[in-house]
Amino acid sequence: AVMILRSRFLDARRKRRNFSKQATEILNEYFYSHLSNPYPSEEAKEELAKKCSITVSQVSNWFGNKRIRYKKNIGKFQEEANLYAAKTAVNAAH
Amino acid sequence: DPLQSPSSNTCSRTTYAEGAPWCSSQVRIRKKRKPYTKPQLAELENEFMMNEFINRQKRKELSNRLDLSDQQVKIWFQNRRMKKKRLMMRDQAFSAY
DNA sequence: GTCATTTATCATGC
DNA sequence: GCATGATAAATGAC
Repeated sequence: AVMILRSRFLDARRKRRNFSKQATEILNEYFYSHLSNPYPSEEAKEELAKKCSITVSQVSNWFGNKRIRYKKNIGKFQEEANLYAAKTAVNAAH
Repeated sequence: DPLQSPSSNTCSRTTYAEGAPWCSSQVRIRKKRKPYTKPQLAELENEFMMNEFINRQKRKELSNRLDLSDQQVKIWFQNRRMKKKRLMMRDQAFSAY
């Protein structure tokens, strides 16, 4: 039983699961509020990982995928960008 | 060598480009990533089992046999060592439970 | 040499 | 059927 869990843990690719809504929210907030330089430091990654309840490797994967997919088709993410830009603006006002 | 340029710089033309300079042209021409075949990987993995660090001699004969460049074999071993480290870290993380 | 990346591809979720 | 997370080639910093 332990070995089965272990093998599933080791082969994360085969058992991919989407992140929680809150986790994606946190990651997107960071991404769009650092759009000029969306490269979180190691410390920032650890903090994001803790907040999102995921590993630092998963944070790195998320930012890697986000950066490439964003720049490949900015238009597709424009609505999302505006959404989080407004959100951070509201947060800053408070 | 068939090279491919990052033709679409959709990024630098948009209004968001100014706020995202990281997005602008990745500069250099990059070789397209081509997955290796199953036999190629089998031999590479087998050699990696023998020794994780390959010398020039074996690297040359391997690259000839597998129809890969010397550099590709070198890079594969580097990436393979990183993969091993990742798996070991993951295994260790699991063992904590 | 390591290692954080970029990019394409893979495997899965829905 | 694409969106998404993880992995496999390839590059570059150091």
